[in-house]
Amino acid sequence: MTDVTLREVARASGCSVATVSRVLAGTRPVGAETARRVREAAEELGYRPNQVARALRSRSTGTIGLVLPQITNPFFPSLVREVEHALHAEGRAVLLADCDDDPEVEAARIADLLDRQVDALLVIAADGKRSRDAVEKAAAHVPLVLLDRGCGPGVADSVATDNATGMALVLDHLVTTGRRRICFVGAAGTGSAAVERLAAYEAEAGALLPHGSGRVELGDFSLEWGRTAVDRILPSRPDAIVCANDLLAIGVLQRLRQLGVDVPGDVAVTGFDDIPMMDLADPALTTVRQPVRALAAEAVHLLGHRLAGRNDGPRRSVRLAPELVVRASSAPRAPSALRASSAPRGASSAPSALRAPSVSSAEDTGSTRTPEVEQ
Amino acid sequence: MTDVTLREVARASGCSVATVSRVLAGTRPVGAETARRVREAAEELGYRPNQVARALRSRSTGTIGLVLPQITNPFFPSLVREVEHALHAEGRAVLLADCDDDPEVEAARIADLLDRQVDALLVIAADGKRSRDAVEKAAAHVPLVLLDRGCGPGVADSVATDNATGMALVLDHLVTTGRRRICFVGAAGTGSAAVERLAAYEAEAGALLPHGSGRVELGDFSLEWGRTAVDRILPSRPDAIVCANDLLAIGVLQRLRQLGVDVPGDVAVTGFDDIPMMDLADPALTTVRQPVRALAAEAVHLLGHRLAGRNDGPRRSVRLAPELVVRASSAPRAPSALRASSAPRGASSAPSALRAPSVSSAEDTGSTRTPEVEQ
DNA sequence: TTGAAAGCGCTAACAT
DNA sequence: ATGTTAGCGCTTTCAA
Repeated sequence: MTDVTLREVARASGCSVATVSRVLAGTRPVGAETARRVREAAEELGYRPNQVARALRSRSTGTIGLVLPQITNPFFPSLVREVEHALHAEGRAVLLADCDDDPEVEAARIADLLDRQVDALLVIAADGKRSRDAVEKAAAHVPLVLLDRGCGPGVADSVATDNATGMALVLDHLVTTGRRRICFVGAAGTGSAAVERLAAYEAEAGALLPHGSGRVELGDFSLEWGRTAVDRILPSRPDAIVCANDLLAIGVLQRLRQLGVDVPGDVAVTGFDDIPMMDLADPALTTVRQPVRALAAEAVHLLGHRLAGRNDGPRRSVRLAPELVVRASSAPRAPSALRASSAPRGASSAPSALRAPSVSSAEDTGSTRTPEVEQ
Repeated sequence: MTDVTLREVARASGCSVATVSRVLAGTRPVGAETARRVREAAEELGYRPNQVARALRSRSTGTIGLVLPQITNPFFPSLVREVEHALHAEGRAVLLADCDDDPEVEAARIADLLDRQVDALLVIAADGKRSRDAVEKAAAHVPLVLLDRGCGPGVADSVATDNATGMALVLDHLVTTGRRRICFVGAAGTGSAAVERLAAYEAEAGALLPHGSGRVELGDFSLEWGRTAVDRILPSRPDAIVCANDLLAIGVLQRLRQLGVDVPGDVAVTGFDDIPMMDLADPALTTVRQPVRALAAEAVHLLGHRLAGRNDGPRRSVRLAPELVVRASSAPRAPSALRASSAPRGASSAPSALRAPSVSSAEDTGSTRTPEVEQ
């Protein structure tokens, strides 16, 4: 099983290694007959070009580094998938680096990828501030595109969801369906999603609501915080709780159910991201779906641009509009069921007798986005 | 930003490239003073070894190919994470290949990875039968370990969860808590998980149950099939439904709720895998947790073994025992609530008035396994 | 159109 | 302990 090299193909086909290289790489015109002989010999011997040697000589590995904070964040797998497919369609391979949400690890992984001579980097920044240094340095060496999360302006090309539009869609929807006391549960960090979604909420709510924006509770992007935030927010008697991501929304739904608060009867709840299975929450979660495939395609496109050109020119920042996915958790209240907005309290209270029949059923649960896996 | 090479470090430190290489790679003893000078010069110049050149010469890229069926399968991200971390701890990098559940794509991706001179392959086989050829061929070239899913015996080293033990745990638990009419919802494919879990169910149920194993419904590993299977299975009046994975179990829970069947009052439901958020299902899902970290560690260990040795010796097949995670979906029925096992039918029926208060609440939802993500 | 030759940056014999 | 010398397998001048 010793590997076949160009030399052997050259010998077998009776020409020089240079010619073989030209035929196989298609770099230059080659005589038809020679080409045929070469291809035949290569086929016969089962020749496979050694990409490492090729990379050393041509100074291009055909490899892209994909750096992300945590592959277990349920939003990322679909993004990774789309990126991987888009790159593979161009004959490139993906070196994966998971940073465990740690900017220092991130810096180390980026350095490692550069040592391995990746042609370019796709980075989902771990932190809005502390990722900046490493990203900036790396961008000086290879084309680099920030994906989904930025780390400060002007650092590198970036592609992300338009969080402002997403929040506007949510608030529009809630106001249109009669909600007026709309609160917000978000994260306090410096991540671009946390910051932008909060800002958008405040801007939109301030503009659309009679009493201005409602109560805001900031913690982190965890389910646990979603639960906690409910207890802090309920006394202000909201009729809608807008969450900065789906995990928070799930936490909120859990706690509301525990407390016997009816969703969407008493309170509407919305998320952000549309991670898998959100159509299966109870009630199914209204949320903002990030345009994952388009994000990946655009990022890869930008990389291609830089790789083809001289990696200069102005930084590009692309924002893609997301889509509102309306499900049961924000269904309008039945007009006949006007009730006190105060719900029974107590962790062990029985489910609200007022709960409307689930609106999700067939239509919502039949969503085609739920993964079907063969294992 | 032109890259610094060994030559320049050699010149700056006043010695030969060979010496510099030795100092930096630590291959051979070098004089203390020389070593210091070299390191200083390297540091000063910001030297970073070119891994591609190193790989070409030393015939080792320090890169492992990770081939998987679908990164969006919710079970895989955590596995990928553990593999990535374990490999990185050894200074190796991961080339990721997502196969879209297609064995032909899989074969192509494996070939591509071999061209890129990966030192070894970690393969989660896409298909129990059709993956075999490509895997076998690849295993002739580089060390290869099958992870989580096999593709026939004796093809390569393999590491997987002990499905038989997992199923035994489930059935033991159900029988111990008084269930007697235990049915099975699984997949008909040739995947090792589908086959082994079914076989284990039949063996265990046959041994433990008075009337032998119950009704078996085989489709695919999809939520949709879980829903469908419920309608087929209910007429046989089961008091427990064992599912071959969590997705099926979620589908089953959904449909049971739609039909007003009380879980766990009327029927217990169990899953397999413990994918993220199963503690958040309603009711929280009893399932079998795969030992993800140990699987990854073992696979990486096996690879290391082959990489260190001469890649011969007998094929190893390692099975790791999973753990039963008991949650609300299989809670014992309250002895006082003996009721007819026939549930009201009809898609739009209201939630069962008999439903017990959720047992999940604080303890179950407080699980530390739910990802906390910063985005 | 083809061939000969010179490396890409590094490691590993073989010298010393 | 260090230097010298050959390459790893390929692409790419430069000649012919």
